[in-house]
Amino acid sequence: MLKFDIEKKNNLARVGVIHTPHGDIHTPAFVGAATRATVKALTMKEMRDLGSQAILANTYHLILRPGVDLIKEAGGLAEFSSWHGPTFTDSGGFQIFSLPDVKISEDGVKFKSHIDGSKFELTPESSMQAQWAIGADIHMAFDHLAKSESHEDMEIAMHRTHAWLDRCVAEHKRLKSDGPEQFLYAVVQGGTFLDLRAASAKYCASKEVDGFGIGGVFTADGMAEMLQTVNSILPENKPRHLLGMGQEPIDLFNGAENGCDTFDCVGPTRMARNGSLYTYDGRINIKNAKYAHDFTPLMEDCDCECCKNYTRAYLHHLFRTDEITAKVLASIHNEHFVVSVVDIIRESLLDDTFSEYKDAFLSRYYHK
RNA sequence: GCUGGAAUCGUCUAGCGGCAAUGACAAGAGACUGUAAAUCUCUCGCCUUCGGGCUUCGUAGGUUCGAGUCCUACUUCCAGCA
Repeated sequence: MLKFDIEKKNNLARVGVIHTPHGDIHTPAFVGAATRATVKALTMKEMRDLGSQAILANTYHLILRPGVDLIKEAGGLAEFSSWHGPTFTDSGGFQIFSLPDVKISEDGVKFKSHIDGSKFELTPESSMQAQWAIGADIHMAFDHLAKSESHEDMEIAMHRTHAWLDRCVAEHKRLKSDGPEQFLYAVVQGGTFLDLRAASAKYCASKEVDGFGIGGVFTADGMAEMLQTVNSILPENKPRHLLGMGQEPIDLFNGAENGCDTFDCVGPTRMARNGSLYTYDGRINIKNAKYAHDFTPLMEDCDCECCKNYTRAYLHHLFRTDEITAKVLASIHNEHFVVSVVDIIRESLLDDTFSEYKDAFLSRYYHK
């Protein structure tokens, strides 16, 4: 069983430590999205230096390239990527939702590689097998996102996710070996419907799993209420991961406040590559002409490598000239920004200043 | 000096009698939430009540219902010959 110590609680919010075979994660924590076993534009050293505690890779992408057996041969994801810290894998379930030309059945999903058109199949069992081969510390159950926002489709997706969860749990047990222990999170579905979310949380809570992913969340609207419903039902002593949310700082505050322990999101690094950079006053587009002569740091009081050494004018220049370093420095900053926001959330929960921190941060960031 | 060739939106470029005029780049802005994303979208002569109106293709004339496209002269540039 995955060891999770809760140090402090405040209603649904909690501060804790997830103990994985590759190290501890002090929660709440922002987990870097390393889809293809790399955080785009960043080295693992840069990730460590900016304060990241864990990374999350994607089973779908790693099946296509380089193949999960190769990662196993390399000694597992942490060794292969030289991350050497706690790792998560997403199941590939999200790709069912996001990719075209997938054939979904009760058994699983058939799809063609977007790289060379070759045929693949992913089932709850094969996803578990792939994740065991990849060797991340924490695996996500193979889930199914709804094809639309309707209650009917959400309910269908939820029931399929539950049926697949049972198969994931069985396969996960079967795959347990003498090697380093690996852990399974169930994934809660149900969209924006609180009745479905409650049903899904109850179902997932009843299973022998190590923690929970909360999936199918795409906007901040209604998220806090949904999380209150879900996290009031999920057992307190197991960690909860909010899947894919964290591009907007408000998501991190609402997530932590309502009982989520870890987050991952591609937004910060994608924004970075596209020149949209976080500041305390909201995101700015560094490519805009007004920054050409701005010789101040991107963000005052930021101790990331980018802000400590470079000016907005320089970053503007790097983006205008399409230099690789533009993406590197921007990614360092944006990733550091979200990691440190969650780190400070953690500290503020410990010293009971969360509400003040949240209000001050969000009012400045969103200019309210 | 002679003989060819060429001048189109910031730059390069398409255009061969019906055209506010092609494409690329540059420029201006926007989007992005479990990454087919170092990607995508919009604007890019002037004005607009978004119907349209006005002025444009080196300069000045001409032919034509109609000219960036054909003709003449001039200007500038390129190539070859002197």
